[in-house]
Amino acid sequence: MRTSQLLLPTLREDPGEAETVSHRLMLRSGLIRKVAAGIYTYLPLGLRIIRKVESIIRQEMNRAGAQELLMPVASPAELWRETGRWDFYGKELMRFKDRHERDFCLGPTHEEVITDLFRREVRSYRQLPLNFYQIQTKFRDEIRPRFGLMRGREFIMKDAYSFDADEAGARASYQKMYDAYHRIFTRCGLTFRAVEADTGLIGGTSSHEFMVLADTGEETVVYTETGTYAANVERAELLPPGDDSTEERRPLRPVNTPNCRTVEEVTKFLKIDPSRLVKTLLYTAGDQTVAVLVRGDHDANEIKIRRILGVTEVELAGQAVVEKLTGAPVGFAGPVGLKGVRVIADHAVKTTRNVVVGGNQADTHYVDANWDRDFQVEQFADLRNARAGDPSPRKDGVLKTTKGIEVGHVFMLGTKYSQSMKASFLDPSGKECFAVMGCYGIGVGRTAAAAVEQNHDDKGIIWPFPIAPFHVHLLPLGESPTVKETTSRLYAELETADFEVLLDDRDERAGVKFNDADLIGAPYQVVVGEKGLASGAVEMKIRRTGEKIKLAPADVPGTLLDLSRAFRTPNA
RNA sequence: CGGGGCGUAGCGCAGCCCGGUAGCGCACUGCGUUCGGGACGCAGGGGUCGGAGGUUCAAAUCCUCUCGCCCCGACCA
Repeated sequence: MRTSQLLLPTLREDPGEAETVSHRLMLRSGLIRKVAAGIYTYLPLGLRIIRKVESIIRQEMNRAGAQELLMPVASPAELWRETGRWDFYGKELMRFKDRHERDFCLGPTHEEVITDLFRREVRSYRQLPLNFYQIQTKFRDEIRPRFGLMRGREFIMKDAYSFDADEAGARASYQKMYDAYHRIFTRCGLTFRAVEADTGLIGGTSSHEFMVLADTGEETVVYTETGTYAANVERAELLPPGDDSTEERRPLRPVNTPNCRTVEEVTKFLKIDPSRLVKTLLYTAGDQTVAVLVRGDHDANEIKIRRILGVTEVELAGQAVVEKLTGAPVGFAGPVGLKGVRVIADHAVKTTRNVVVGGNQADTHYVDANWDRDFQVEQFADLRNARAGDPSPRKDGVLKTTKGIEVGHVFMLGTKYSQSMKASFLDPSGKECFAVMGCYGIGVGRTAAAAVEQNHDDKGIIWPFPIAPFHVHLLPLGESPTVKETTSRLYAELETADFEVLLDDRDERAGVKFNDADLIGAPYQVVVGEKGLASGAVEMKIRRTGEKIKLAPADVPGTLLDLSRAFRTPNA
């Protein structure tokens, strides 16, 4: 491909709208352009990358025995009403009406549609297992789209759905996808980690997220050094700590804490460590209000709270509710003498003696409160976020934290969808059974963006060979006949050798070409200039290392074949 | 949805407080010189200052409303 035939609008300056590395570089290198918040056009170069990622996914899905199909973007509300998700999915589901006022949505995911297909077309256990996948545009009206392709409202996703006759079969299907995901992300040149995760809106029994490790990641991952445990913080379980405190229980007493509302204010005022304070968080879930007690140095985990309460949504109570229940302004809620609400507490509250709690009265706290004496707790549970230094739930050491980008997610769904939609088959004994399902997603654009996050320097992107838009960037300098002749011969030879070559045939100065080449990030650059040719050489630069090699033009294809061999044999 | 910020030429920005001829850099067009890490000279083109309403002799600037976008929090591939 010649630059002159390609819309490749590189930018010299960082666009104001972009903050993160991948967003900035994808805009600057002319891969994407924004149409609306979270909605992008893939320019020719960007689309090449998307297609590369897709093709790796396609190969590995096919290899794992999944079959490709394509479902519609638009789907009728009836299917979604069957599973209850027409209401449950909320505002994130993009809805519209057709000319007959019938409700439709733009698919954010396709469990309903695929399960509908299954129940219509599959009758017998003999047809199982089945695994279908598609690569398709999804719509989710995200609360906050951001970071370019990282979190869009319209995005390309590979989604796969497995159907098995039983749990064991489903586990095997899950494992196949899990293994395929490992191969996919490895081939995309990513450093990643599979972690235990929450199942969120998709539901199901268990799941793993594939996290690309990057500082700009939106997710926090906890893991142990030994590598036997890794989980999303929102999921990571914490075991109840042992109670080895020998501290004497001191008598409860109220103290005056003028204007001290936050943990920081109270602990500073009383000159105590935040771990000696227990905060009382009032959550509303539907029409009930619950007091959740968490130590001052810990963060409450709403997912865990939702799970304990068996509800799908909790929200911190508003000022009015707090004042009504505690009789005090926000900031002074406490469990002592608190009436009319369930009180649940994190495990750590149980083993901490003589704590500070809110006094349910303005400017008042209690010190030396003890749960077994001064207030009632209905249930102790794991209600907080794990943090670095906490013991691993596998008892294999201490947790560490890192940031990650979720590029893939695999779920064991069980029979959640097959039951609600009556997707059944007959087993060998003629009994009707519900299919046991799994579902498996990969964000295609997000994978590309994650690759940029992990592979760049201050000059631009450094594409991993398998997903690079071009393998070789050919840079002729000047217009002399020898340069032109050598360039076109190299171009032809490299294409013959199966390299994708981008030829910068613009009439630009050397510096402009070099800088654009570094920005665009093809793994190899070949510079053809008169200076080099005078001594019979062209110069090859390896983008990642910056290493420059002088070569006779005839040796270029062979050398590049040697250098890239490892990346060209995908199944190695 | 709550909190913060921004909309002025294709891009990055100044001008706005204190109303008075719309500016800078890059990019773009033409000519010339230059040509291995973002050249230089000369001459050009391009903006209803996000939109609507108001105040005023006069509005990019002040006021009201609105739309869009970015960043921080609750969702997710």
